[in-house]
Amino acid sequence: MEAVVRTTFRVTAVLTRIAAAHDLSLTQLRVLGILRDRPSRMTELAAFLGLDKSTMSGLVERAEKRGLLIRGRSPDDRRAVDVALTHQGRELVDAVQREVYDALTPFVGKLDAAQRRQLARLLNTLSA
Amino acid sequence: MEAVVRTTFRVTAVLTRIAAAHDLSLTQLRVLGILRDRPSRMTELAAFLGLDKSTMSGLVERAEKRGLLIRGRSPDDRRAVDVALTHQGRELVDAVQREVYDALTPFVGKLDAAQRRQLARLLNTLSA
DNA sequence: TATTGTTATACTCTATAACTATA
DNA sequence: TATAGTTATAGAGTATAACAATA
Repeated sequence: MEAVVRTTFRVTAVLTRIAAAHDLSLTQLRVLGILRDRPSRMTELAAFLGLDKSTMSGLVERAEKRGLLIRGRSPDDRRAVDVALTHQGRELVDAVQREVYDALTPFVGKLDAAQRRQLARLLNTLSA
Repeated sequence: MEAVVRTTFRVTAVLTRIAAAHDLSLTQLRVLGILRDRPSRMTELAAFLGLDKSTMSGLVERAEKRGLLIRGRSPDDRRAVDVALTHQGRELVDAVQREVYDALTPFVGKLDAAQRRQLARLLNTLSA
């Protein structure tokens, strides 16, 4: 339990540092990460991140100004706004992910292959 | 690797929610957590959290106003400021820790005792 | 000169409340 | 009426730069 919390802070520090090196907050990075899988609506993003919709408006607006994503009224429901990554946004999130994985490799590298599989299995059970 | 990052976000959400229920940010909670072990100086806190010293001034000032900690010039080095928990601060951080552990129990409870030991061992190796 | 900390400033993150537009 | 989103506002978190006090 204590080890879980300690590791959480440790990993968060890595993520925060790398995101900041690209002028991204951890939250902005997560927004890009969600959109990497598929476009989403504002409400969907807010729910996933546990943030208010007004907070999402600000986050998305700043990211849009930087050219990382685009938003537009949904044709299905004209109240709704669809948000999607731009090419630039996708490249940025891909680059950040590579850096994150590179940064975590020294840690994960302390485990042998069998231990890594074991850890993944345990964590998947945990956060299933 | 991916499981580590996902679990990190999951645990962070739990920590953030419980801290917020006590009007604490995650950072404030970490400040209290550090001071729980021992009093510290401003610079030490900032270094540990990876924050600028000016950021620490604000964090500590707000926590002091709430009566959670006290600060005072160090007798050893009169430039330095020692920060320590108040009784109220200690009770708060203890209460929050209990809630955090309670909230994580359902997750960790998905593992049997042997798996929990195994997980702790792997995470300790990881973030050693 | 170097270190410790605070303050002024500016920007981001965040929630609440009030609002508009659509369903 | 209810839902989706924006805007106005206020407060916290954050860093940079300039400063004061001490070493």
